Amino acid sequence: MRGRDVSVPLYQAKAEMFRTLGHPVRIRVLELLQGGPRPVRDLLAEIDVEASNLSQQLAVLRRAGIVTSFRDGALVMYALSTPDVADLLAAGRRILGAVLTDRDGLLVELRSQAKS
Amino acid sequence: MRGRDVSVPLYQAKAEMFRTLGHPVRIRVLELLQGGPRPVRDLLAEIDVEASNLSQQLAVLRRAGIVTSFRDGALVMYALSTPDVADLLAAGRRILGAVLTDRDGLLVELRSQAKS
DNA sequence: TGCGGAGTTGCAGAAATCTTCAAGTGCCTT
DNA sequence: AAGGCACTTGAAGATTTCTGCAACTCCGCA
Repeated sequence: MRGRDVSVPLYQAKAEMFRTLGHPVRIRVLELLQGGPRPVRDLLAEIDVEASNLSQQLAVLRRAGIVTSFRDGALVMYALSTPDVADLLAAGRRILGAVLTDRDGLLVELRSQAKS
Repeated sequence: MRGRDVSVPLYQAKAEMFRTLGHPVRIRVLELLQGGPRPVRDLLAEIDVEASNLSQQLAVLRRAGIVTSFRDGALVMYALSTPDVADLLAAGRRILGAVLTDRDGLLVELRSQAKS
């Protein structure tokens, strides 16, 4: 009775959550932010994508409430809005491992970097 | 050197994984399958979607390697390919909780069903 | 005040997803 | 072998998401 659209079913909200993570650039951003807040310019330096594109992807994450941003002088900083995100990425990694087992070279890469 | 396309970066595989979960019907299927293997007809009875549409979504999950299927007489059964999927859904639930806090009624619904 | 660096926003064309319809396969029952 | 239930597949139009360009805002500095 309080918020916006009470009729949005829970499973749809969940789907939107996952869909938000379903983009390479957005995944990379989240992985980088796991190490703490970072300015856009840093992300830009590591991700190889156009500035406007990165901004669009950051906006998607912001709208979903997964990251927050604030200005620090001339720079704009981004940070995870909750550390729980790390769990999600970790769980994703585990499934990927299970699924890719003996199904091409990614597995090797996966094992060799407990991070990323 | 073995599998299909070694050049597919890991973070892209991750993004695809999450994107696969980014659909309401697919989320529901996975939630239902957490209780064990089920025939399509059961899923169909609980999900309110056309048979052909459900089939398409099941195919997406199958291609991603998240579920497996096998025939049992006249029925086709589906099952999670790995129990790790439950962790992923649980992690998603946690983030949703964190993100939605004091941001509309879904929170209430979320708390009241540790399942789903 | 005028510049340049740092990001964001609006858009439009391109690409990927969804949804549904029609047709097809498999298996069981009679 | 005929019929019917249980699903899957193929295709096409509708919708959503991506990407890159151009224009714009905000801040710090000369």
